[in-house]
Amino acid sequence: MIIIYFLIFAVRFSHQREKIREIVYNTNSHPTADKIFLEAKKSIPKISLGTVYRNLKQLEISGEIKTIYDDNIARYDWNTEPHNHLKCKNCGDLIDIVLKDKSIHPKIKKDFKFNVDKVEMFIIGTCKKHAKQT
Amino acid sequence: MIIIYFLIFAVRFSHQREKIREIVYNTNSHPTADKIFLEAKKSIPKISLGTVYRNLKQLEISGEIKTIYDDNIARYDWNTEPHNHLKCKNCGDLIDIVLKDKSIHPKIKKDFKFNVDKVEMFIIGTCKKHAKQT
DNA sequence: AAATAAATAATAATCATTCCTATTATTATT
DNA sequence: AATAATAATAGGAATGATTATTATTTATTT
Repeated sequence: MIIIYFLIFAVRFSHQREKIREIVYNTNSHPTADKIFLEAKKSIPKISLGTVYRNLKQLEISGEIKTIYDDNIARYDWNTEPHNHLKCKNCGDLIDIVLKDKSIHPKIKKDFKFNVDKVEMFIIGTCKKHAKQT
Repeated sequence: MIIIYFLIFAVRFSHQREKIREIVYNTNSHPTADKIFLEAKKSIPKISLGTVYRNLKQLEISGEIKTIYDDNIARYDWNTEPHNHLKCKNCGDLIDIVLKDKSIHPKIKKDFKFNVDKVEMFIIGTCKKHAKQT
C-alpha cells in the first residue's frame, strides 16, 4: 500500500514576519528573541513575543535564518553558511569565523563509525578588546 | 594600597552532596539535573530539586564536575578533562571523544587576535546504531 | 552539651519558550 | 469590490528548567 501525503502549507505575507526577517538580516550580534521583539516593537508596537518566536521558527525551517544556542538561550543568525563562533568571556560577544578544515569528518567516521552532519563549535576565550597583552 | 580578601567558605559534609557526586561519577550518559534528582530520591526520598541544582553548581565551581549545554538544557559530566561530544540526532546520545589537535589555537590567535581558553564542540550526526549503511 | 552557621526541604519566583483562542488580515474566488 | 476561506496575530495562560527565599535541620566548633 502506498500512502501519499500532500502537505499544502500556504505561507501568507505578514508585516510582522517581514520586520523580523529584516531585523535578523541587519543585526550582526546574534540577537536573542527578546532583542528582536524589542526592536520590532519600535515599528509594530502591538507585536507580541509569541509572534516573534513563531516566525523565527518558521524562518529557521525555511532555511532563511539559523538558530544557535549560547549556553541555554537561543540566538538567531542571518548567516546560514556553515561557520563557527568565537565567544569572548568578558563581553559575551559572538564573532563569526569560518574554519574550512573538514579533516575531522572522515577521522570521526573512521574512529567512531559516526556520520557527521555538522560541527557546532564555540571557541571560548578573550577577544582583542579584552585580552591582556602577552 | 593593597587589599586582601579572605573568603572563608566552610564547606560542610552533606549526605545529599555525596550522593549527587556519586551519581554523576557513576553515570556515563551526561545526566540532566532531573535525572540526578530522580536517582537521588531512591536513597534520599525527601531530597529536593533545589538541593540538586545547588550542589551541582558547587561541584562545578570546585572543579569536580563539568556542565555542558545540550541545546537548552544543562547536563552534567564527571569528565573534567578537555573533551568534546558527538551527538546522535536519532537517539540524542552524547558520546565523549578526545580530539587532541590543538592547531586551531595559534591559528585563531593569529587570525583574530583571540586568546582561546577552550573549544566546546558538538558534532552532530548519526551514531553507528542509527546510521544507514553507506 | 550548647552555640554557630552551613545545608536542607518546601515552595515561590523567574526566565525563556510554547500553547491556546478569539479576533484580524491576507489571498483566492465570485 | 464584496465574499469566503483560513493563515497569522495579540494577548495571555501554561510549561519546563532553573534560581531565590525562608524556616528548619544538621554538621562542626567551642
